[in-house]
Amino acid sequence: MVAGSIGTRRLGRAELSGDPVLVAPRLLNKVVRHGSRSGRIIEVEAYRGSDDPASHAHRGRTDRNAAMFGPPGVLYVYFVYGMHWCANVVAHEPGEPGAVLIRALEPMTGMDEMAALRPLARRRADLVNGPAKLCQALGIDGTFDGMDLTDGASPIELLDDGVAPPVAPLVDHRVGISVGRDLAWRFRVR
DNA sequence: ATAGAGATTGCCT
DNA sequence: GGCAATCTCTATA
Repeated sequence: MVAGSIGTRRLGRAELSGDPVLVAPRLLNKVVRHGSRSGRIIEVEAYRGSDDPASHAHRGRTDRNAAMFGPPGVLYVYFVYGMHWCANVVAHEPGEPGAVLIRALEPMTGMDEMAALRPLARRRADLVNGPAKLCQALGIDGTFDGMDLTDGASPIELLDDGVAPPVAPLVDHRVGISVGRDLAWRFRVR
């Protein structure tokens, strides 16, 4: 919980356990915070396991995707295109891997620090309006892979500050993939 | 062993 | 709208 703010709490493991397609829309309007920098989640995508051809976990466990097979509520941070980090919240049912990719935030606090880490961003929204952009802005890299977001000692937090998820989020197909595009597993705040 | 694609971004025309 | 940057994994030999 953020010092001094009433009604703000970390999400618990139980509410992150379950089908990632169901957990994903519930993460909308939750808050990610690292140090003084924080933002509200406004776009996510669900990735499952053996039945999801676009998932990193589709062909089983590797060193890279191991976090997707671990307990719900930990971070799965992966390196992509040889340059960028992307962050997921691990969420799945017992026995099947899964995660929710955080695709975009709305900046809340620490914008000056974010801007320092993202010198190419021209507008405020550009700080955190992409999965690799928000990792850059929040300072999330491979050292965060496997961190437990439900543990009060971890430096990064996933918070409920009392703003409910949208009753009717925008739902459409996932982006940036070539297989599994028929699945409507992308969720956005309107 | 080697090649090709990938849950992206920013710069180029 | 096209394309390079360049790590990880998978498929093929």
